[in-house]
Amino acid sequence: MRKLKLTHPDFQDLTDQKAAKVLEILEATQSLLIEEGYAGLSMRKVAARCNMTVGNLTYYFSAKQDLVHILLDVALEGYTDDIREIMADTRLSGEQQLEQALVYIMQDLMTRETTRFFPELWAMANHDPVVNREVQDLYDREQGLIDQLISKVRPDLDGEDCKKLALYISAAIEGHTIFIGHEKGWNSRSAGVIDLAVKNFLDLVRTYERAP
Amino acid sequence: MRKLKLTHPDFQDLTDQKAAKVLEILEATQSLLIEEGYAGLSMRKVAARCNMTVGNLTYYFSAKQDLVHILLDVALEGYTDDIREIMADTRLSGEQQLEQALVYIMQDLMTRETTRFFPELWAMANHDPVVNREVQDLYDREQGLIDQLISKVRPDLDGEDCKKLALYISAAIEGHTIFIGHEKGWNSRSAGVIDLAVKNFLDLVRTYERAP
Amino acid sequence: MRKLKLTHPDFQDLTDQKAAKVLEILEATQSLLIEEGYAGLSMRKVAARCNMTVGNLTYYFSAKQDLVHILLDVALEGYTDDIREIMADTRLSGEQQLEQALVYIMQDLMTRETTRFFPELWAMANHDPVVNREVQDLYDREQGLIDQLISKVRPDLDGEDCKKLALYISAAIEGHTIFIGHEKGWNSRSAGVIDLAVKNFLDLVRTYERAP
Amino acid sequence: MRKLKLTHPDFQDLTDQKAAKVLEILEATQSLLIEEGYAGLSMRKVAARCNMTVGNLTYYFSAKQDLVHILLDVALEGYTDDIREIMADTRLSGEQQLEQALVYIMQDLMTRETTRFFPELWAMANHDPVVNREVQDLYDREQGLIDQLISKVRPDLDGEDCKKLALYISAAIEGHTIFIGHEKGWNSRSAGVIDLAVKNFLDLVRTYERAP
DNA sequence: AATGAATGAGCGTTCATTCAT
DNA sequence: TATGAATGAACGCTCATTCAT
Repeated sequence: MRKLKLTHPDFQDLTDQKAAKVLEILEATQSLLIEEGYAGLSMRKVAARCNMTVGNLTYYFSAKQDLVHILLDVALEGYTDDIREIMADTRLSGEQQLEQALVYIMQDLMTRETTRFFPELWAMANHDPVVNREVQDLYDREQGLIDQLISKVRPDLDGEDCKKLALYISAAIEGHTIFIGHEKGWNSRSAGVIDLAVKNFLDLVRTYERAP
Repeated sequence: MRKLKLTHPDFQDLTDQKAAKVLEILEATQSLLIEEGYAGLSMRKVAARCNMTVGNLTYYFSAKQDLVHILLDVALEGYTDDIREIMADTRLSGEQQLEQALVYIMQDLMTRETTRFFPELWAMANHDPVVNREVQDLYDREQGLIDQLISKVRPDLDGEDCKKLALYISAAIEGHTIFIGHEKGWNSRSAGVIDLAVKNFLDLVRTYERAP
Repeated sequence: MRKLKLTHPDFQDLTDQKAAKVLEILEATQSLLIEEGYAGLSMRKVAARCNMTVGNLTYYFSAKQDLVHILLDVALEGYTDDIREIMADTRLSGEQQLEQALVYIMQDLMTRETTRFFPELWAMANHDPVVNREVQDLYDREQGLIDQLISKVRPDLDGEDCKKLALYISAAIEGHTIFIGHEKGWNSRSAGVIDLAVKNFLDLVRTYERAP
Repeated sequence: MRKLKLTHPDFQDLTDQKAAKVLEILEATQSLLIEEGYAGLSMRKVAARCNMTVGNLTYYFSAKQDLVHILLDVALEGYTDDIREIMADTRLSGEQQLEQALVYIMQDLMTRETTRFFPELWAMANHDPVVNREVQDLYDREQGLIDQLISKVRPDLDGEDCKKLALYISAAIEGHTIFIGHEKGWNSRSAGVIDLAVKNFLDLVRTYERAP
């Protein structure tokens, strides 16, 4: 997972000092979410972790929901930037770009933060429409990029096929979070599975027969 | 998802009346978990949904954790039974069994209950070792069955390869929960993705080249 | 402390079986009182310790207060019997009887049971008139016996003086519970203090000058 | 018993308003402890007695145990100050100081607060190590002072003998709490007993023969 | 910006007691 | 005698939120 950054326009007018505070709060929130889950997250704990009073925390984020929603905004915002960088690397062929992007995503999901943060989001998305929107947006972006890469590799495929492939690949990757993620107990086989998965995705893209 | 059944030996000595009550409580717990998530689950809400007092609920389940753990025990217990039935159907070839099993799992994950229940479990597993154990056990069983089916289709592969394939396929399937699951917004493409996925899995199993 | 015995007339009509149950319950109650204090005593814990259901416990003792009051009745009933035995020993002089009685009481108060049980009673006596009555009765009996022994040693003293001496000696002894009692940390000096105290009591009785 | 005072350094930084609130809470706690015993003490009752909500009470004392421990801290802190004052009175001889100190302690124990508060502490000390520590500390201080006074009267005695005498006297005094304390029913004889006791203590100190 | 104080609801849990069977 | 089931109150505690300063 990337470190949090306040690149969103909403935060541009903030003084540096305030921005730093906001960032500290969001980071505390995220780590609490990772460590204790949404059920264990509270304004008090966030405040304590920032050496603030609860009263002051509500000055920055007037409600718990705001805090969570804005955290997701910020955390998921730049999430696809690394993939974009790979796609911008002109030294790589389309296929190489696709491969590197897939490997990148799979490896990221093995970090402790991602392994624990994302399942939390998936669960929250089921009970909070705003979270659901944020998460769907993220995956829309991710699949959009994979879609582009597939188009590059297989210019003969139509849009719908590319989207379907991108969705499948994206889903298949994310599913590994709960199996080969950090401290998930399947670790010994993890490396082999990543190879297997990526190879399978590339084969699939290469050999996919478009509907006649 | 299957309906809850008290087949576990722990519950065999219960009178019918008590078993019915226990089942009612577990069902209420599960639906609350599905509707409001773990953070929104409370003994009081469970009791209310069962038209009980809180005091009486604790007579049946003395602690919230017990209630949750036993629910998972019961809910996940018979979860692979349907796959076993498919595997026991001698009219089907190994490949047909594998195909039907994979289709079955993918279709189950599109039901509202599964779509919402499992991400909740994944999140809980990150913060509760007992839940983690239960979830891992479930997937161990599922992958064990897929492993067996792969072995039937590809008797030439060694155990490690089969396990790796089973893990990949299982992960790839589960990942779809958050994309093509109930009310996930990707529904129009869902049917096509299931076809794509299952076809890909079967191709992969058929063509997988064992390490030389 | 003596073991509990159901010598009280109230319990004479009980069948042996019932008497045994009652005794078991009272013993469980006493040990819980000793281990956890009145605040930690509950019908449930008593029942659990007797492998009974709560319902059945209330068949024997319909209310918690009854249980406690009857326990005290039984526990304190025979409490002065050992002193009576010393007083009945005709081989001993009056002074020897007094000395042995005092030593006996002081040593008893160093047992774990007494050290913990009696302060609990003193506290309860402050909030429960029935307990207060029982405790006062016990000490009336104890002081009555000490009174008698003093009279034997000092037949020249009048009743009021003997009572006063008995009260002082009884109080002085009991006070040691919280200092030289079991696990009280003053243990190294305890033996010496008992000697000092008993010697002081005997001197006091011997040399006490009656009011002119 | 002395009135509660927040002389402890922990409370020096409090605003007057907050200190008053804290004091009010501690006083309510103490009187509840005196009236209803530890088993009858609850955060709710304390809050009610202070016209506060429970939530606000926990703002001042985050846990019941804290409340109780701090109460003891505060209540027992200045407990030996009056004895120190007597000891500082240079117009009195050592023997007079000793006598006045002993009389002071015995008379204090006849006040309602002391009669009821201390047995409660003795009982609590048996089930709570922190309370045990606080109570032992108090008596260590008390006995230390008596020890000093005895040394003054009997400079020929060695330290161990003085300590033993102090322990005996302290224990003998405290024991009277449950007999001549407030509303204890032995009241008619109480005055006489105090005289008897104090006279006995002084005689004992004067005539104690040091080990040869 | 920040604190301190307060509210009121809700939580999981324990409990004495009751009562039909 | 004994069990199992239920009630309703109370408990210690945590919390999101509010607001005057």
